[in-house]
Amino acid sequence: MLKLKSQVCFPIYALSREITSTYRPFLDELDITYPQYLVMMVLWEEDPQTVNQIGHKLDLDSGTLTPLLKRLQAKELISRKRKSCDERVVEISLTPAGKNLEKAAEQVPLKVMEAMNVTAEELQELKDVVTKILNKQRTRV
Amino acid sequence: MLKLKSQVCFPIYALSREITSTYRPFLDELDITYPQYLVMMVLWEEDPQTVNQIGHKLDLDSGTLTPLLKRLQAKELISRKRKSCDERVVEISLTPAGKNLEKAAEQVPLKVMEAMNVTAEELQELKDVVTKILNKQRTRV
DNA sequence: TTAAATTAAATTGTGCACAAGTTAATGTGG
DNA sequence: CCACATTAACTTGTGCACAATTTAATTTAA
Repeated sequence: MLKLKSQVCFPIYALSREITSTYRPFLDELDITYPQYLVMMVLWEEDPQTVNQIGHKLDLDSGTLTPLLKRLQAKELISRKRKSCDERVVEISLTPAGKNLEKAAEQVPLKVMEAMNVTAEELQELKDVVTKILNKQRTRV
Repeated sequence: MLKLKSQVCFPIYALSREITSTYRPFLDELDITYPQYLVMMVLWEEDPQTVNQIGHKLDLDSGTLTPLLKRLQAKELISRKRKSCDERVVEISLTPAGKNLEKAAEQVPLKVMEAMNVTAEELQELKDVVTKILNKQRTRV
């Protein structure tokens, strides 16, 4: 049981890092990191959103998001503004540059899939198994 | 393509963090982190090993390992010593406390599997798909 | 109405990851 | 033999993750 080869969790951990490093060269061209890319993707789907909403979708807390969002703000891809109706809430909006970045990012998923050298079928199979297990976690909590 | 739901990589990233947080309470009892646990597992299989050997098995470089190993040394679970035949190489050995920790860690995999609420079959399925894709990466590089 | 509880975000501190560069020891070709 | 390349580990700097605490705003309940 305590052998690395018999572990399931280590391959997941290794694959997760492998994926991030496959994304890196393509995201370097956009001057963002993988977690920043995830946040931008969430905002490209719906804009604006609160820190809480983004955190809920990505399973990240404000301890991770606050500094990350400040870095995206420093790159002028997003703006941060407290809501007047509830001063506790910070609303994140895309800047024009942030909206424009979506076009440049359009080719990233395809490039990554090519670089990972996997077929769409393998990816789908992987996703199905992973989400099945992830959903079990969510329903349990 | 740029929607979070259509992404394969995000579920992997999310599952990897989910796994680490499932391990956390059990590893807290041993006073080690998940990456530290991986290093200990590698050493329980073969002792001693060089920093390079450990790094090769876990896909981690010395920039990550050196400080991690120093923390394990501070906990007195391992010792670090330069080889006399080649002073560039640092050899990592388990201390008696490091060897003893294996017994305490024996139940961790089972406890984690229970806590994750998954069957052995699901885990095997997950592992098969993940390692298939991971191996493609390795052979490509 | 106001004291207590709750909530949202920020802050602080620790520990990975990893790129890039450094240091020191060992190998190698001329 | 010795300059040069290579190698192993270390160091430095940036950016996550995440636990724990703090701050400030809002909600609630007595």
